[in-house]
Amino acid sequence: MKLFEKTGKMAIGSRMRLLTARLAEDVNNIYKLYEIDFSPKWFPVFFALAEEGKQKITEIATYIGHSQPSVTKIVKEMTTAGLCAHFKSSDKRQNTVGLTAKGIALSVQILPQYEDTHAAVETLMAEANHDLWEAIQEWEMLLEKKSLFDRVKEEKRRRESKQIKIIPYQDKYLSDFKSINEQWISTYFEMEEGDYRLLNEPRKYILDKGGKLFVALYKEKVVGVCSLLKIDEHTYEMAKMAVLPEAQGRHIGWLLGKKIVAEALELGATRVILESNTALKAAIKLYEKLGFKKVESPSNSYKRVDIHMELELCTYEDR
Amino acid sequence: MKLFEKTGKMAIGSRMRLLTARLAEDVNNIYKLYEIDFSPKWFPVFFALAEEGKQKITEIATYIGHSQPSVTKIVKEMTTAGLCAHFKSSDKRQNTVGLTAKGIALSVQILPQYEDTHAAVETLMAEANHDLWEAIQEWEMLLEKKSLFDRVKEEKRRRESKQIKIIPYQDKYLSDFKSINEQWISTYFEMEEGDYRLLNEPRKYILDKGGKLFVALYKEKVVGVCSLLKIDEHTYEMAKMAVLPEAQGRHIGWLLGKKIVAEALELGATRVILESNTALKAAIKLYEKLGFKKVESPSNSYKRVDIHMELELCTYEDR
DNA sequence: TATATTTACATAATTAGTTATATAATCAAT
DNA sequence: ATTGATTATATAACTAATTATGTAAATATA
Repeated sequence: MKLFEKTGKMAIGSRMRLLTARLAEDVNNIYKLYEIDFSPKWFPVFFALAEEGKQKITEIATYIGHSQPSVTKIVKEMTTAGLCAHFKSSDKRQNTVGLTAKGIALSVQILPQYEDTHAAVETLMAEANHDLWEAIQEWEMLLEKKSLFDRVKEEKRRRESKQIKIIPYQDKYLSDFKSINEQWISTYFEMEEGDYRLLNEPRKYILDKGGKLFVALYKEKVVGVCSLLKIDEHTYEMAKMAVLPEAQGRHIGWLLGKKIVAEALELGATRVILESNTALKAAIKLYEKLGFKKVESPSNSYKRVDIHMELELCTYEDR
Repeated sequence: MKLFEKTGKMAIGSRMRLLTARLAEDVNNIYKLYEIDFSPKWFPVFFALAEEGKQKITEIATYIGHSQPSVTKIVKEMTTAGLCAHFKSSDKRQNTVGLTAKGIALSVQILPQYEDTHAAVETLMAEANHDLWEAIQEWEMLLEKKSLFDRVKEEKRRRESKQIKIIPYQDKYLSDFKSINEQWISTYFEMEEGDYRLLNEPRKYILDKGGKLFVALYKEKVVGVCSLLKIDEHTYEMAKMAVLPEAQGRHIGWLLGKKIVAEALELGATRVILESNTALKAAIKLYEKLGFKKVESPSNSYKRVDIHMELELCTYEDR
């Protein structure tokens, strides 16, 4: 079995499965060795009942970390074997289960087996340099904090965000620029006169007026756009920032924002302003992360605007 | 899930099973995240084919540590999915399997997923103090040397041999003394005149002539017997040692032998002799362990005897 | 007080493996 | 050349869990 030499740690799940299967088989044989009429899979339920006394099905399930149907099935089998019995409770939905006299007798009879198995595991662990028991416990904790899935998702985004390229606008991106913006605006608000003007003729209304326009590419595909409008010699406005919903979570907004701010600096701006809506919490958070601060202003270019923000470029530091 | 706090390490198998199931679920979601049309259980086979090229079903099974039917099933599914195909070999029994063009393309396409998963596992392990990967590897090795089952069996014997009691013969043990001896003698040889005499009337032919007789008890049950026959003032013979087949492996023979030798010393013996047959290898080994050495002798009490052994008691040391 | 929701459990279907067994091809030994 | 053993694979049946779904009782809500 050379598989794991080649896969490396990414296949730790498969490797654990194999070791688990091997242990399960050994445990099976151990039960046979002690000639006790007992199915290994009953162990967690049996132990829970012996240790904690009568319990409801779902309590047992939580205690042993199985699904509820699994416990139901095991209890059924153990009842047939005469090891446990149903106890009535006032709540007729509940199935309160406890050990019978035979079950209690078995819980004593089985003690030497527990003892021997424990001793065997202890001597095995004494031969090892790495503590498997502690390692498992640690993984349980770490996965509780953040699942392997979430960790992989993060790695994916990290890798993909490295492949995002921010490049200057070209006319071939006109339809992307328009549709990506139209999509988010009409999801939350309504398209207005000013929107149509900028989105239909960005060259005329943005670039020719001394502004800038950038697109974010991922694998040759436009996944985000952002523009910088010239207000006056020292004031620019960040506007029409939009990211494809399916591409979100890859820091594209952040990359676009950084580029826009850098460009403003290049153009000699001392401040960058923006207009937004407080309902767009993720966007506001991004702006704050970029260094923008809320300011009061009477003039709104669009009906949807209810917050103005500003970034002082003299105090701007690269983060 | 408090189970494992109470069970201790004896339930390490159950605990591993739970962690494995959890990882399996996460891995399932990871495959979905990458939107590749691929079943996680195909991974080991797919990886083996991508890494090592065309292989026979059983070769793959060995490589990945699965059963052959498991590989057969997976290959069938992967063939339906167009990822692998059957290649003809001269031996018509063999099913040589390799990746198709689509399979090879996928093996490239899937690389980022491998990379991200590997990175996620690495960062997780960096957060841990105990190395799960190394711990698993170590357990695989240690279990290869001696399985958990064998380890538990050893513990069981060790514990049980502590519960063996060697006590002097009483008349109520007559039938046990006879039957246990009769059983092994007639298994390997034939009962002879001398056997019947000693086994039917041990008090008359052993004890009254200055010999000794002991029985080994395990839980009130006779599991072994051994006698010491007086030959002359300074010479005794160890004879009629027998242990129940189902009780073997608990050092009962050793305990009986030690008792017999100690008793001979007490009686003032300078040597203990015995007669046996070289076919009984385990018995001969035990005698040697007790300190007996092979000697030549012309006189055989039984037809089955083909070896004589002797223990010089002046040189005997307690081991 | 009627109705909707939640809870506790049972049942059915599914999953990813296993062991046991069947079958055909090949090899070895008369 | 025949027979028996071995090998390579396929198929069937089983296992120990899961998820999905159904149902009755209890609780909350209008």
